[in-house]
Amino acid sequence: MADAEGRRSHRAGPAAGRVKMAEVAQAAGVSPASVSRALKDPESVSPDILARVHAAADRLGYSRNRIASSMAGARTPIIAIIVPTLTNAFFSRTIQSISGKIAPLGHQLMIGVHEYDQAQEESLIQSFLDWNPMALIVTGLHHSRGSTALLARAPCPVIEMWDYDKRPIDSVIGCSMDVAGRMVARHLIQKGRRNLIFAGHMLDRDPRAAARAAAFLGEVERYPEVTAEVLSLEGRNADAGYKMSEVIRRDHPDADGVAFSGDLIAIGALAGFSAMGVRVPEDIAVIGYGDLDPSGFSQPPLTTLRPPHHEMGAEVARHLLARLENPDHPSEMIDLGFRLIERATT
Amino acid sequence: MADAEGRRSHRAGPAAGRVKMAEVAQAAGVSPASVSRALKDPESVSPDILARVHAAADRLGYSRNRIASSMAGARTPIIAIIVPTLTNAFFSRTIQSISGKIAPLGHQLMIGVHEYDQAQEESLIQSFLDWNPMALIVTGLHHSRGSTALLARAPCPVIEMWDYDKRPIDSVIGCSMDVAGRMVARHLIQKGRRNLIFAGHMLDRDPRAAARAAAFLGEVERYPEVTAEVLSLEGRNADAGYKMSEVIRRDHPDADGVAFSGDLIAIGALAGFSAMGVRVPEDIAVIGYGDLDPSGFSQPPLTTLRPPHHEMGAEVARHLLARLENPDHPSEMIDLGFRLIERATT
DNA sequence: TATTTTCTTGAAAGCGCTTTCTTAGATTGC
DNA sequence: GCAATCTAAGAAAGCGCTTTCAAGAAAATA
Repeated sequence: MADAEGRRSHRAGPAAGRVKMAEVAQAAGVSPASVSRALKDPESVSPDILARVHAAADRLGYSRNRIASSMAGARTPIIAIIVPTLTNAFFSRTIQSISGKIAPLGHQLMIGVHEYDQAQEESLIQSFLDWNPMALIVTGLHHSRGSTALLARAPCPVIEMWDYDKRPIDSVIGCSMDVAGRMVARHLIQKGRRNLIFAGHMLDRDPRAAARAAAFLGEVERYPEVTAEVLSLEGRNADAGYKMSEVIRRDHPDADGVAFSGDLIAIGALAGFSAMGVRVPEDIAVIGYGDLDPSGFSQPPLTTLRPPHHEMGAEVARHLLARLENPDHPSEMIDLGFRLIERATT
Repeated sequence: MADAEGRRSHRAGPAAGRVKMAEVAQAAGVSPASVSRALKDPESVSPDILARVHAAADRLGYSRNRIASSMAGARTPIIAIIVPTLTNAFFSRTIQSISGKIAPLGHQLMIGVHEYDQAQEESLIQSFLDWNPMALIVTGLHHSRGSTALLARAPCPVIEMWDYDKRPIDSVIGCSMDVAGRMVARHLIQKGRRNLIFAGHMLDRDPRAAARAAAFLGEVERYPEVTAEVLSLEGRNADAGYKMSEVIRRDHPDADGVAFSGDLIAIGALAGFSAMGVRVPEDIAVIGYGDLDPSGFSQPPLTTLRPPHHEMGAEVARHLLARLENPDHPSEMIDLGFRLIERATT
């Protein structure tokens, strides 16, 4: 019999060989319960035990198995966050800022990327929920029916970020795509432009960009003398913007103002216009969206709408922490607004 | 007695109220063991049971508690990844690419950001290990002593990425910083430049940038007629680059070639030179590092060294999957190399 | 000194699954 | 037709912690 010859490992997993709490308890001459208490709530234990436990734990190189800990306790210190992409500085910056705030508190960030695919988003939500996270952060207010249902009955706070217009499931922290689209249109119109274009990428998949385009059109309708059209292109980087400028030049030669759905495209387009000898802003005004790092250093420097980059992460983290600390903390709806950064392209 | 009046919840956690496997088993009229088998290894049960279990699970809206599952089984389907920042497109792109490959297999990505702080990196490694991840991916080959020790005895594959020179702890997939620094120096020298500058940011904290700077200097030493100096500045975006150009102009008026440690700084500097009337590349040649999205669209388009952006994520994911599938899969050392993208600034 | 109250500590019962181990039933061989 | 072999399903033992509960010791009150 295997048992007769001592301990027999049930099976060998990654945890095999790790020091466990019982060993620390034995080494310290106390019960496992005391080790648990000493490690998690030092106040609740006598100084003598505290010292012995720490000594033993240090000597043995013990560190708590989070899985077991989550299993036994009711809470899993995981914050799940779902974004469309990490390629966009908006989201990666937000995540970084959240991460910086919660890591010191012992929470872990679990990240999911759905690449603007609603079905993928839904399956991410599902699998994240299976981890019993302490909170779930998703991007935007538009989700599939399934996702919405899942989020609605999630047993933890749900924060929707980077949007504002629709009613949230729980909390929403972001900025209004409708306002964004209108601000951009109004700016171009104020600059005297009359033949406008909204040039976006993947408007069929990115609901927030689509909402901005719709609002852009909606705003223009209030000015009978102004026309506007929405163009959508493939890809979503500076290359695509370059090509876009050629399309605009060719198919819309009388356009005198373009709003791009992102700064990177705008920067590519600026290079394209320059190569074709189209003068910006004399011949055509250009406005972007995002105010990315390089946007102020394009030639000419790009006018753009700056979403609340920094506030976003900070506010989400703040709200998150408040709700984790106090389960009765109410949901919130926070509109962080925009700032129009006027530089040389309009 | 509470027990007398039926089930009593030990305590109410986030999992409270969730359907559990036992309920599915009861609804399907089978044992919990069969439910577990039906869900995880459909082949191992009869079609009849399989069908009943699935029907019951669907009806009850059951989904497996991953924490409990990880606790009971030996494996936790978590891939932990630690990067210095998410703000840098290198890392966020790599993460996105890994995420895309592993999510369909049911693994979760846990992300940690240490912001170029070794102590923080160490504590991230420690806490990630506490989750029993299936693999740990870290950035670079330079870690604190503590981190190195932790990684060396990690019970899972450890992949170091985005570097190559030093000996890895386990596997390394990346590109050589030494090669990068030398390629950049050589390019400038080949273009006839003799008074070189390596302008970096946070060289004291970013060991990879520091390694490139050192290699740059090392290469220059082989050319007696060439001089070189390393400058380090605060911040790390286009703004800083703009200011840097002024510093270079003022303190090193005879410099005729600059290598920036990142494209964003280079782009800022390009704007700065242009504003000061310094002609690029006539008066001074500029080369960047990174080949970011906007780099090809600066004015003039930036010459830069392109690290293996895309291959990096793909290779890490491939290697990861191979090792997860087959625990005996050997460690690998993969050097992905660079490509010099010559555009107009040199 | 006797009695109540407070504080520490240990024993033990799970948390919700997975995985042996075991047994009952179906299949096959001689 | 009965023993030997195989298969499918259930029983039960944990995985490593946390937390309740109970008991004993110490402190406070009478």
